[in-house]
Amino acid sequence: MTKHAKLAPSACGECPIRHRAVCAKCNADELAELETIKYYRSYEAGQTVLWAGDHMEFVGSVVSGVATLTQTMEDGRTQMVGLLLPSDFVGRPGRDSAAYNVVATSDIVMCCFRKTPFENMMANTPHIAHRLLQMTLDELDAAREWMLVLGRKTAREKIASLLSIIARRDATLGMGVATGRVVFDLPLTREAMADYLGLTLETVSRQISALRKDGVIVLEGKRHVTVPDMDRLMEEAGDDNDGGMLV
Amino acid sequence: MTKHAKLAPSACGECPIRHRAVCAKCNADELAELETIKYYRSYEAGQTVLWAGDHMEFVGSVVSGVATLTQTMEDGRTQMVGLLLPSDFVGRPGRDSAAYNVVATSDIVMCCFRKTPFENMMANTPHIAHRLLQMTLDELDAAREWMLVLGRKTAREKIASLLSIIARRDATLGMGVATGRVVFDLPLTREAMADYLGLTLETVSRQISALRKDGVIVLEGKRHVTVPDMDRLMEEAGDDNDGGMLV
DNA sequence: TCGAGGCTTTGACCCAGATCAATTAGGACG
DNA sequence: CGTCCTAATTGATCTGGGTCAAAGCCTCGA
Repeated sequence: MTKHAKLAPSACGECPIRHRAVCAKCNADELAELETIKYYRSYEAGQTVLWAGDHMEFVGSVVSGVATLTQTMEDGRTQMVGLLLPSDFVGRPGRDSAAYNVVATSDIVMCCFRKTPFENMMANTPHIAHRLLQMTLDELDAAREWMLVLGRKTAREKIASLLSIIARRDATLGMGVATGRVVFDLPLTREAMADYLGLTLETVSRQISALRKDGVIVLEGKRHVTVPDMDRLMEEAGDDNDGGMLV
Repeated sequence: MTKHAKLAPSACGECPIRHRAVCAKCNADELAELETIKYYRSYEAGQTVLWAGDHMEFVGSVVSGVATLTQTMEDGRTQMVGLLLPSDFVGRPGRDSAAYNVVATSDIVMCCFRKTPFENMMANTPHIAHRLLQMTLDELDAAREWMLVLGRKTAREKIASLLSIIARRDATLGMGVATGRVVFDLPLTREAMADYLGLTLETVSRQISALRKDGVIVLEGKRHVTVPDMDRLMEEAGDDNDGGMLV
């Protein structure tokens, strides 16, 4: 290990995802109870956090870094089915083996809760159950949005869609709305982008080059992206210009 | 209207989806409370139940028949993002406009709950919230399964996947496990199947013909399907032979 | 019995994206 | 400062599924 993973927050009070994760609605007492069943784990970029089928002894939240949820066929074809960003929840209460592979894409820190105590707590703590329902409904919406991308968009539109999703998310984190000029780093390799979009990595590369040539994006290095005009990007994504934001 | 929609059940006690819908875990008191805010509506095949963006004054369950959830781009490309079968839930508590089009594929009966009272009830009735969480998690799993189909499977595998999902569901309703010979009716037109699978209707038609020619399925008319060997079908779908069943 | 209109099937041809194959660009490390 | 190694780009070619077009098949209504 050449780099040190970011330090885990010492207590929930200082946690960067305090107000977005499963625990967002918990009061001080509930938080104190959560503290007794939680622990932090770090994974390096590239490490597999969970294999599909593995027994899970915890559920938890991504605190920092990026992880992916992927599904694989016997012949090796793989499809990403979720992109896990800080505050996203991993694991399904009530199920004891992982349904998908979870892989750290960057160095990540996870806040883990021992599974059984967490399940018990969920039964008695509506704040947790309710927040989890909200988050799951949001993920379901995201998954459905993604089904349109996978099923009906062209390669160029797919890339533009992915870029605009990442750009929008980054902007949301910074509490701004994504308009005009937006700058961000891609949290994924070309191959991971291909797995997300149901494309090959060559096609991803070609389409990114094409978008660059057409001035829709500006690249510095392979990961650092500038979007001069967010509206233009969304147009390329084939979304109506309200950004498809729900709620 | 030439056919009469199936009669709605008179009371929850006789409801065919009593033990599978959002209300599955409710006790007699809770059911009584639900009865005060519920009403039935029927729609004919082809009718649109909700337009994306419409204000929703209810949430509810499909009691009988089949409906679809679809998303459409400005140029008309459409992708189905959900197939609603009896006991499935429609609507998102906390959101007041529909995110997707809901269209009746056959004549359907819906059990509707007035939205605001239902939301209030959810806040006080863990049985409902918990069941809804379970159902949403199941739908999320189904959506992710579907992302693999859309992103990585060939046209032939897509058709086989859809057929095996329908066959499996039909078998589950009849409380059996889908093995060996299975017989069912397709609840979808070729076009709807295409929208589900991210294909054109011509490709759907061609692949169905091919599967028929190869003896994977037997057709009587356009809708009635016999699968002589379920394992063979699952092989064609590219699933490992455990059927990908989770939990 | 006949026709109209909606599905569905089938054929011919084409193209977006896959596949195969080099080549290049960046680090990390001796 | 070269040299490995991995990620990314780019080119050449192939093909699965789309597109366009024409029948075929049912059902319903007159």
